[in-house]
Amino acid sequence: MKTAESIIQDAEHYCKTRGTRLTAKRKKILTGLIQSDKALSAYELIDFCKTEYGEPMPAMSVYRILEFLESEGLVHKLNLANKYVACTHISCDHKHAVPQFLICKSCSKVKEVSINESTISALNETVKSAGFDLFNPQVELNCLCDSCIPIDAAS
Amino acid sequence: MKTAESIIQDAEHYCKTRGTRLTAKRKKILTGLIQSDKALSAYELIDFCKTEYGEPMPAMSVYRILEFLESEGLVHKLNLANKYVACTHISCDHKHAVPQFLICKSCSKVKEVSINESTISALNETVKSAGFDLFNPQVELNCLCDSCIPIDAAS
DNA sequence: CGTATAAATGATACGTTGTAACATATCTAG
DNA sequence: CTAGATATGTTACAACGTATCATTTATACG
Repeated sequence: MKTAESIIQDAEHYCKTRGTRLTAKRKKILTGLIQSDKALSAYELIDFCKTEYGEPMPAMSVYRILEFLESEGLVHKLNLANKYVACTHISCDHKHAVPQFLICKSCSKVKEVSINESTISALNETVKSAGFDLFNPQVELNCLCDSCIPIDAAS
Repeated sequence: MKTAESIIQDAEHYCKTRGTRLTAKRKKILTGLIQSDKALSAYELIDFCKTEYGEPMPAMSVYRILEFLESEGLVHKLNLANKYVACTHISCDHKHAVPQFLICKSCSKVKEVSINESTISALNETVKSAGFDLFNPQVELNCLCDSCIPIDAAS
């Protein structure tokens, strides 16, 4: 388990190779997401900056920074929840496939998994035969995490 | 192709069997969704009621009505787009499986498809082995529809 | 080094989306 | 016809997101 700090360093290096800059503000937002065990909304990140750094962060900035981080592949936007998570592969050479997310409907905990290739291509087939084009193969599933599953839900 | 009117009648009958009521307002919202060839947001439905019926429809009512229609299985909420569509199976005995949606990112056109059973169970396996529980197996995919696919996107 | 240019952030104001809380109307059962 | 449940209206506001323009900070280049 790498520390948030070292992940940030990796991210910074990664940005350098791409000719972009991981500024101080951007680091703060990314740190918030890395440290969190669940997906955070833009306004939750504003709160985080306020309490963690005592620094008021305008909403506009947060949205801009999230857009940047997303374009770098450092964070993922979860459309189901309208929240953001840090990519879990920042420090591993960054050659991973399309991410798939299991999102806990109750507590926003998120698991980034790899759905196997054949499932993806099956989805893709369905889409193609409907005359559509898969724009973003990211799959997000509405789940309950282990600690939010009701006890009486014995399967 | 059934008329919107006859679908509404089927829906009304369906509600009666469930001991619920498809009121005039609810019919108007449902009609808007049935007539639309794309998903509509709550506020687009407000506009629809205004222009189609000259009737101002409070946001509160629209949200309540959408919630009702969803609980009856007459409309589906698309979380990806934050919009709503009428169920395409209102008139067919209503015994269909979990819906899967292909949503055009560009124009909100929606295709309700059946993803085959084995794909669903494969997703379910992935979820289970991650210690999560699939709360809502509805899959929504970010697509481009046939008419929004750029011409130069020859595959 | 200083300056032009681009990149990033700040600040204000506003538009959109969604809901809480309470009032009123309408339906249905007895 | 009346009580209780169901459905809708009204107001006010909270949460979310962005357009616009001003300001600051970094980078390149003479």
